[in-house]
Amino acid sequence: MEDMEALPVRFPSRQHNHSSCVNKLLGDAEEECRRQKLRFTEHRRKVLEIIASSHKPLGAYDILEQMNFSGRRQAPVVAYRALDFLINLGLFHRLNSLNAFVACMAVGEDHTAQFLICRQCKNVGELNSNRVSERIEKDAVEAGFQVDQQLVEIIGICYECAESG
Amino acid sequence: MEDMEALPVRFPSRQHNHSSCVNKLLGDAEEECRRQKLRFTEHRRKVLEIIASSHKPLGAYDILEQMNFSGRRQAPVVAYRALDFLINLGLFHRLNSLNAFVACMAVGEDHTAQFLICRQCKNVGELNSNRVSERIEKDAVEAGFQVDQQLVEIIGICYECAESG
DNA sequence: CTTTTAATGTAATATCGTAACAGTTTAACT
DNA sequence: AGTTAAACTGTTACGATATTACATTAAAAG
Repeated sequence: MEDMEALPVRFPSRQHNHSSCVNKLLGDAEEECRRQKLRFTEHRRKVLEIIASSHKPLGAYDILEQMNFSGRRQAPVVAYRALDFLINLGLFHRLNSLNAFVACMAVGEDHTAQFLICRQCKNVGELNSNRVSERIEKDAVEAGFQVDQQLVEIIGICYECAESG
Repeated sequence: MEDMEALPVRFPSRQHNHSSCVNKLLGDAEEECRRQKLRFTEHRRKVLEIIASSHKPLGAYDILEQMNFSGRRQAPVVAYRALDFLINLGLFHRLNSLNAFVACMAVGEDHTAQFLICRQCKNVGELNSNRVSERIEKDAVEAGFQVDQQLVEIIGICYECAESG
């Protein structure tokens, strides 16, 4: 008998309102920083706003371009530092197949991130199926391998792109 | 009831003899090139030998360094061209999380490559579990996503490293 | 109010990967 | 064989991604 729990489907729809994502993430970031006594600085807030305003993955240099507060161009390391920080906080993910970053859609929900990358609209969702991560864990253990981290990126076509041809 | 088929465990052991890997891959390459009327040139043979002599992933520039036949340093594009060719032939894989390349351990066996990356000895094996790929496929479809390609990289500790502490 | 830790500014450089284009080799076809 | 088309190579230049190092400043902890 198969496990029938519902999957937490997370793919951004077209009429999706980004500002609520931004606000949610900002709240989570502030709370988490308070809890861990870390500083939620200007750069970090800015990077968070930039990423959370899009469900398309952004490269570090794309982000950098949008960080010109004062007309002044920042050094790459500025973006990378903020990104590292936010990834460690569990607010962002890095997509290895794209060298790019997206906001987490399931902050706080302890999950193995499994990404759904639409190669048409470029949006990225999260599958986050426990069945998948457990299957990987079991089969790896059976093969004598002790798993620390799973990186799963699934490339294809999202339902909206499939419908609209 | 669960699917009980045995997994094809593929992780290189320490007393593993690389020369048989090289020979097997060379044979596969030559056969496949004959079949597809492609040319198995000097560069391609050399890159294949370099990669197949190690189960540790190598970066394109590592490979390049070992390509100095004539003392002459090759341009990066030379390595990338040969790598692309061999990947298209199904003889190599690219590991996104490492920007590196490994020889395929299951040439011709139509599989979704799932990599086991030991973060201690740096060797890379392949899990290639149909149960995993089917689980991913099913759950993605259930989430309304049409899968074209799966990228699965599993990071942890291999059995030999676990045993030897 | 001083000590320590965290974060920033800045420059330089390392690493990874591709574009463009001219020239050469090989295979296929009269 | 001679011609043509396709695949492959050589070479230069460049683009894209990411890190190191070190001096300075800001904030928190004692």
